[in-house]
Amino acid sequence: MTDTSGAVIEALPDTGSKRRQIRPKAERRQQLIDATIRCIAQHGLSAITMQMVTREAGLSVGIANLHFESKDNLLKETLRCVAQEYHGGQIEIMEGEDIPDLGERLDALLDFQLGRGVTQRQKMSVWFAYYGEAGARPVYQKIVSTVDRLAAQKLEALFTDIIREGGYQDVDARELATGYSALIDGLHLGLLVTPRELSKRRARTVARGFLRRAFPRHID
Amino acid sequence: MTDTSGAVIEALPDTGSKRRQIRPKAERRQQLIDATIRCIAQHGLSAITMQMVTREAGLSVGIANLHFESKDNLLKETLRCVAQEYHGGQIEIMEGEDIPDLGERLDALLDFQLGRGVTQRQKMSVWFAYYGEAGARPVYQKIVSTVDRLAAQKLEALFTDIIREGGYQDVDARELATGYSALIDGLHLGLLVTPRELSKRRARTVARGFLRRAFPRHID
DNA sequence: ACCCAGAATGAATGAATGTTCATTCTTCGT
DNA sequence: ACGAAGAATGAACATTCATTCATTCTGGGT
Repeated sequence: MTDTSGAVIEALPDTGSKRRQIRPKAERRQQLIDATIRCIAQHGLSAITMQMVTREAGLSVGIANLHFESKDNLLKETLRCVAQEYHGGQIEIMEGEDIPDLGERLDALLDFQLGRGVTQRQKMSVWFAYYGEAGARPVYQKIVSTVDRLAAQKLEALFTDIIREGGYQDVDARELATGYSALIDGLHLGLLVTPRELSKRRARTVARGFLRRAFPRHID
Repeated sequence: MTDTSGAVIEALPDTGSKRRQIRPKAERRQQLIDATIRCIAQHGLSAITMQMVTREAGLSVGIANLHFESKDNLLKETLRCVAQEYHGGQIEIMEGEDIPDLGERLDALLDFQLGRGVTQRQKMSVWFAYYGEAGARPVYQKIVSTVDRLAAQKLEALFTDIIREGGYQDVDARELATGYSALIDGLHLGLLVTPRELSKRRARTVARGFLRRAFPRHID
């Protein structure tokens, strides 16, 4: 199902009343971050403005600087939030003992990485918008690489287990983990930039193909 | 942000003369595009300004709107230029009859994709800066996907030849081509965002690993 | 030698944006 | 019921930026 691009169908939380509402700090922060994500997805990181974000959130312009000290900081926190969600989800699956079969755990990981939640255009747009600026903004590099490193370690550990269990010869867990991560990133990019030529279904097939060639006895 | 010391660097690319020079249109255009690439790499797509670009080019502010009708257009043309360079180079190698051995041709392709010219931070920064905005700007999507499609076809054709020559079973050229392209994109991303954890050398090893598992009789 | 088409310049302009803060309003403890 | 703490507002401000265009300058053609 392709969710129609622009249409923000979101029913606003407040019941149409224009009355000013006072809410706890944490809630407002999340509300603003969510609005920021939607705005980046729709207008791009370079076109985003504070007025845009606060209007999308249904709040006044001043509030953004009240809860985040500046636009810069709001953008930073938004990246931290998205990165946390993505890598946190991966890590949870990878170290999850609730899926004892390693092959199935791989499948679950792939489902998460190329499934509904992550491949929504919104999230992918945000992800790559920041990647695009990372070359010029060390702050972004740092935020991403911090969570990235942990996820990479977990993936390598999972691959190591699979290699041991399957008795695979002449394969290096670290190399495979780097390759698989890069492959998933590249597929996300393809889904974002050339959705016409790369469907979600095909992206999953491609990723499974990679895993099948590496771990034939775990992936059929 | 306030460090804008107006000090004009004397070591400008032209021969130090402050005299106004009249040059053909095409040359000025390229000069401005080159300056744009350097500026995007250094400051990011969202921080770029016309003053920045024209100063980097050693020209006056008005000239950008003289040769490109607007900032938007300058950015568009810059993307077209970079995309052309990258995909054009790939295509040249892939259909190049000057390397008859298919395995060697694969190696040449990998050299190009992960070698000096392309993996310069400058070029990668530009590349992903635009990818980041592609979700919000259909124009960018179109520019990229146009050249992208041709390169994908050539790669699929090359893989088809290799599969036939090697007699590989149970592999699909199209799936492999998609996977390999995504892998290379992902590796570029890694080189840009987490250069500490992914060296060029390791990126090459990973990419070769992919090709080796797919075409063991062509890559050792 | 000289002239002029048009390339190049950069001060000026108007629009847009991030941030501030005096003011208004809501909530909660008493 | 009441008042204070502080959450929320949005008009105002200062800055920055893309674009314009009157003017200056250059080099090739005559």
